[in-house]
Amino acid sequence: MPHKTLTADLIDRCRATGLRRTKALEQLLVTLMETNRPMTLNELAQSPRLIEQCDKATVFRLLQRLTVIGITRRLGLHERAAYFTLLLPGTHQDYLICTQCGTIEPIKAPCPVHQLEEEIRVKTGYKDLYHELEFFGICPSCS
Amino acid sequence: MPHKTLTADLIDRCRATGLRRTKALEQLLVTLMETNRPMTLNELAQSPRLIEQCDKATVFRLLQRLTVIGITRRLGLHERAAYFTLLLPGTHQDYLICTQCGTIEPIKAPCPVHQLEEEIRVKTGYKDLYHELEFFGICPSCS
DNA sequence: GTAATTGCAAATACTTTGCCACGTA
DNA sequence: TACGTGGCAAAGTATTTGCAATTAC
Repeated sequence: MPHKTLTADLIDRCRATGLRRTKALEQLLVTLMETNRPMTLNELAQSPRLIEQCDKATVFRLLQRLTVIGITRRLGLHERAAYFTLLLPGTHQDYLICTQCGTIEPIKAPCPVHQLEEEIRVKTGYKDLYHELEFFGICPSCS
Repeated sequence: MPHKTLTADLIDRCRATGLRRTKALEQLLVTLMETNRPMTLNELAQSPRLIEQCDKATVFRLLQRLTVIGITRRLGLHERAAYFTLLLPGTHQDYLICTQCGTIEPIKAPCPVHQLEEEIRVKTGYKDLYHELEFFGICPSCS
């Protein structure tokens, strides 16, 4: 799906849950989509599209709302700061993270965890199950 | 391995890297071993064996040292606070976490990720590779 | 017009450090 | 004795909230 259509679609989904179409919301969604990797609140608030647009507290509250309605997801990724990423339907992403320089790269290989997830769903009765898988190590340039 | 032997072994490993055998170190290791799940700095500092024993800053610095020498590992697990867990040789643990009440339970099934980890090691040249796999969902009592 | 959204500043939560006293080897 | 370790208090970093002003619908 082209970016423009995707943005419109995301905004529609937001509107459908009662969110208002504000400049800050639009720019936040576009930024997340363009960047295409997990970003911290700070990174987002400092990014070109948002730094002049709105306060960090606004970005925080938007991410909070977007996460509640399932448009974004909050990830741990080991840093002190939380990371946020767009949650596009039908996609799933695992990450490889350098413990020295903090670089985060998406893993291309298919995720081998879905079957186990299904087993856990059945055996434990947990609802709304999802998983996070991250690999940590020292990247070639750091070692 | 029985707890007592294991403790002695852990302390030996600490001593071998230059750490001194202090009451706080012993109690911290025993607490981590007894509890057998990831714990936050706060939980540890408030726990029976440590609350009268030493300051939170001490627990923090011990965990820091233990993590550097590979006796413990720092996990993200999505909370604002970091979690620490003992890193026992030859073991690996994945977790199932309730997004409502925060309960953390170890997963019994074998981890299906080791082969992918090997592929990543070979393809990317990352060193000291390890992974974290967590499942999140709403536990039966919360739903 | 009404309710959601925002900015700013202040409050919280958790972590991290400085400094000097203390304990282990 | 020497150097790692400990307590206490202060600083640092990231998050979260209160409230009045503003904006979307």
